[in-house]
Amino acid sequence: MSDAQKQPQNAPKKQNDNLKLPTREQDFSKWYIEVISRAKLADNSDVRGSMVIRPNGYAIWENMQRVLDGMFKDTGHQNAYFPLLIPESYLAKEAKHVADFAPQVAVVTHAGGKALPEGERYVIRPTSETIINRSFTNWVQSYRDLPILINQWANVMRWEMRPRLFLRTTEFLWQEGHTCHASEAEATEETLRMLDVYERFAEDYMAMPVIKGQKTESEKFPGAVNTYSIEAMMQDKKALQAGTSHMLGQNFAKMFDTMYQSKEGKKEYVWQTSWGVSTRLIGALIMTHSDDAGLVVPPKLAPLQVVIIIIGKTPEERGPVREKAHAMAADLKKAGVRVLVDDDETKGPGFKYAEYELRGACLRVDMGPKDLAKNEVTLARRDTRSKETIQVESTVARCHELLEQMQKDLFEKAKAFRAANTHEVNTVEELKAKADDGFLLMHWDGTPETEKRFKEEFGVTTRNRPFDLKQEPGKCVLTGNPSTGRIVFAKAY
RNA sequence: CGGGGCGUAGCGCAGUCUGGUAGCGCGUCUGCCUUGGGCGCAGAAGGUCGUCGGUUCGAAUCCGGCCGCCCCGACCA
Repeated sequence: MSDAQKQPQNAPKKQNDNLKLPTREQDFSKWYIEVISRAKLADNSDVRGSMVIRPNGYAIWENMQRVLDGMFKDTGHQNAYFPLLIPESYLAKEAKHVADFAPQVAVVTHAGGKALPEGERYVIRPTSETIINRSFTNWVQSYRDLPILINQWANVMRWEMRPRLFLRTTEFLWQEGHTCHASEAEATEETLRMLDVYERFAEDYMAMPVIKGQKTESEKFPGAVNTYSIEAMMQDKKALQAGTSHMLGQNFAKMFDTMYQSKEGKKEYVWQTSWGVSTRLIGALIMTHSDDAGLVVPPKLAPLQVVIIIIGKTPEERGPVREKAHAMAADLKKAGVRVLVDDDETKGPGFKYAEYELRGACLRVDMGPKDLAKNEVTLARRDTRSKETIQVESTVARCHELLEQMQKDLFEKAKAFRAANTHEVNTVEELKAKADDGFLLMHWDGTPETEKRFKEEFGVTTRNRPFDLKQEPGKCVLTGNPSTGRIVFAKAY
């Protein structure tokens, strides 16, 4: 008799496949979409490429914002806000650079009930270098006005052909830092300082290991002298650019005459930087840690760190449990833990277990009459899905410990995954075999032509040239021409 | 924008080939029951079959246009 036939009569309640997520193995991108939908993070809207960020998703963004904003303030930056609409002529000013943006830009052609004349139209910001420089030009007179260190939290719009929730939407939320400095050295220092901030945020808060490095000529921001990025590996082994920091040189200063008078009384163009991360990070977070049961979020950014589930057969049984649960929640809250008591009477505990796993609550406390009789509760961990029984009094301390441990473990796990899927590749055969297999460290002759061949023939693109990879000369995998050092290639989002 | 797939109840799908009263599972609502891994029973509500047009006595079904979603490319944070 086969296993399928000998279902015992008291078989545990049948699993309903309707309720399960597709697995990452089966279909990674369907899994991703489903996690977002089932965890109630975001919806597609009727405007193609635009999303509705739901409270559960927005709460993650708020946590990210809070942490990043603190880091920006700690490095001397101030927030400001610049307009959504940018005179089209501003973009024309930098046609040479921002021509690259043109296909992605939405233009306002009508306003006030009539068509706007050519030359008086607006674009919806795809990024704000131009309009911010317009202000900087007014703000900067003297070297005494420098540096200017500004950040803005805003929405931007880039028309996308293939939108994907959080990763690539036509409208998205981000922060863009914009700074002016008196020297090239200072601007470079700032560019790298903010890249470090992003690295620290990604690793210490998102528990997502990243590679810091420099973008190639063809991958850099239009208008920048140099672009640096942090690159992360998702669970499908594809690379995701998680943040960028640009050294803009004097390119925008020259377009907008952003000048200062030096100590020597000479007029000089300012040196500038810009840097940003976006709601894309939410997508990165999902694809780095989540599993087939749903969302997994590192405790430092999790909207819900502990959920308390009340169990009991009758209202008489549940009453005292509920009371205890709320007291415990108050203690946890006092200790700085984001906690929720689920005392919804209309849903059973099994349902709630599955629900909070889907939603990514880091820890779950199960509390029933049997536990309380023994002065215990059950504590379940989301990432490892392990359970333990603890004394009621030790709950706060144990939750703190586990949250801290989970934060560390998630990072280590992601790091190990990346290490297992990073390869030095030296031949075309290896490249063929490993093209889908994560980060490939390869020699490349440095020409855009060869870079293009890597992309067209193998689907891999340059991610960045890592700072912490020793650069030793070698031979380009494709052409055999000399290379100055290895660079990260991968299939990328 | 090119290639492929799909659009039927809130969600997942069958029905389309071969035209003839709109179906299933989950969810929702009501009542009872239940609560330590998505409980059970009974009843109910809910759909202009993406949209516009054509063929036909009759279209979810056949034909055409358009829109949207997913996958693969080109583009991108």
